[in-house]
Amino acid sequence: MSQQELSLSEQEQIRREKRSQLQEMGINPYPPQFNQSHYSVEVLENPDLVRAEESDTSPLVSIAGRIMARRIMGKAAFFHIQDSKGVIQVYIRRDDVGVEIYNTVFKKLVDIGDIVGIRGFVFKTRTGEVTVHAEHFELLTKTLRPLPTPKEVENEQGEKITYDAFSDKELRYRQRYVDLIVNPEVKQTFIKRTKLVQSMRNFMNDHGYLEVETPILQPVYGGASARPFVTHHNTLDMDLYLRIANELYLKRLIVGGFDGVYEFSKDFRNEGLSRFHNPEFTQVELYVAYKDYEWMMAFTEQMIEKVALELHGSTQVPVGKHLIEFKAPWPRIPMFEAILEHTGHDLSGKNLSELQAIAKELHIEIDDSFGIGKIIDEIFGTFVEPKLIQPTFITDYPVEMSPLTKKHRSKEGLVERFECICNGKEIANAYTELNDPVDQRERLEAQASLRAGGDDEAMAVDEDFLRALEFGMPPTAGIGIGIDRLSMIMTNSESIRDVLFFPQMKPE
RNA sequence: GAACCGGUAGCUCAGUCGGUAGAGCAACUGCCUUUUAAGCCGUGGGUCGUGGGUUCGAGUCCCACCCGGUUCACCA
Repeated sequence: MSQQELSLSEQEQIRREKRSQLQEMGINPYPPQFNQSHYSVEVLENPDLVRAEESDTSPLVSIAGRIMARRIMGKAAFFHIQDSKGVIQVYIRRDDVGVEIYNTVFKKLVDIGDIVGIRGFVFKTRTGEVTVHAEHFELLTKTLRPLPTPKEVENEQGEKITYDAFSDKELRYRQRYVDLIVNPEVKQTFIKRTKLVQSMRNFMNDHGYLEVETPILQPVYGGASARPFVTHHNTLDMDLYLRIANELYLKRLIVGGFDGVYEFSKDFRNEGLSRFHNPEFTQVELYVAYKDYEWMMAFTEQMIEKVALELHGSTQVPVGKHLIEFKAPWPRIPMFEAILEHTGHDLSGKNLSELQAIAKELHIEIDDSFGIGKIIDEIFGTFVEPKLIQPTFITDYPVEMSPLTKKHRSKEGLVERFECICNGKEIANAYTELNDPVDQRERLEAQASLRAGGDDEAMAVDEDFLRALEFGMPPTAGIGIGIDRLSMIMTNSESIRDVLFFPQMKPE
């Protein structure tokens, strides 16, 4: 016996024996294919298929799916099978399918969780449930592990009550395949996520922007403040970084003459995990030539309004205790005004020591390494961000926080940047892009000296990126939108793990 | 990294004051030809997260560790 067989549960051993018995009977427990004529919902929604009397002639239907529940009553039985679209009941009788198929195969050797194919006619039971009366029954896949078996029932108020739900979050994340089988709302969440991406892609394509792909393995990482993952290329014998952002490559493409480019990209940041953070996450970055951040705000609110409409049929989306209204336009509030409103302190024009004093007064913990930008960010993150539930553009950030952003056209010390805050969290970050190569070099070199001073999240100097800017990048607006976080909002999910099929877990 | 909560049968969970390990569903036997958390009779199934300690005796008390969840810190 192998190690695995020794550790099998009783139920797993029994299922393996059933598999062998089927093979001994000459029945392949894993046949190669089955011809479906209908999905479950197509049968349920088509009254023309239903036979009022058995003598009627309506077309036979062939359906396939996984057995989710079974009620055997001697020589006849009901069971439910679940396919990719839903669940439907099947009625099977010994006298219709034969003694061997019914008594031996169906009753003894088939279990809940097995995948089967059915052919039969459609009728309504006494209680009115549309059901397929099987004339042919075929095992399509023998299952070797017992499926968790939640039961759902409607009470007198029509509310659904679930018994024995598969609810262990760790198991649900680790065995997402099981979660998807037994918790139907999980599938809906991921379908919504895909629709969200499709909706954004269509919106950008309709504007004529080009979807592109740029390197994930990068010799110099940049475009964000974050610690990277490091890997190694053997033949070149060089370390490479998994990208933390794709900004610098997309801007090279604007230099190259594309007017609008976007990429849905997995980015990787070697930082902590939380219900808002996974080491790999998805954002879409978009860069559009000859536009500025004002234009990008209008574009963003229109795009996300459309996403909400396509996902919910409404611009209003329920999230937790709130109803979030995505109808454009959204409020635009300069960062210092927002801080003034929520703390009573006007930070504009304040120097480092004045900011340290205000931080102390507000009980914000800071240390000597914090620069002007970081202190302001802390105050904003503590007192303003959590209060912004409805989508809001916060504009005009301090230059210290934004090494890739063009200086504000009229406000000293600020840059033309906005973040979109929704449900108390940043979901997008955008700039009028810095395209002055001299200014850009100075700012990256300032970052590099922070880095030399021990700030391992500060950016490196990317000489090739600077060379590209020296060839001239037109005025450009750019944005990054967090797909996972937007998905959380649009699916009313509390954790990023609920919108990732396979969230990062510790090893089993 | 810290705090709190949790880990008992395949699933969901009980387990009192420390005294032979429990239920429902699932599985197995049998009955049952329109059931629907189907029903009825019976049966099997446990490294009580892991390791140590206290005790005549530990699922229960103590210590350490592992795993998870939540909150906090860092971050998007």
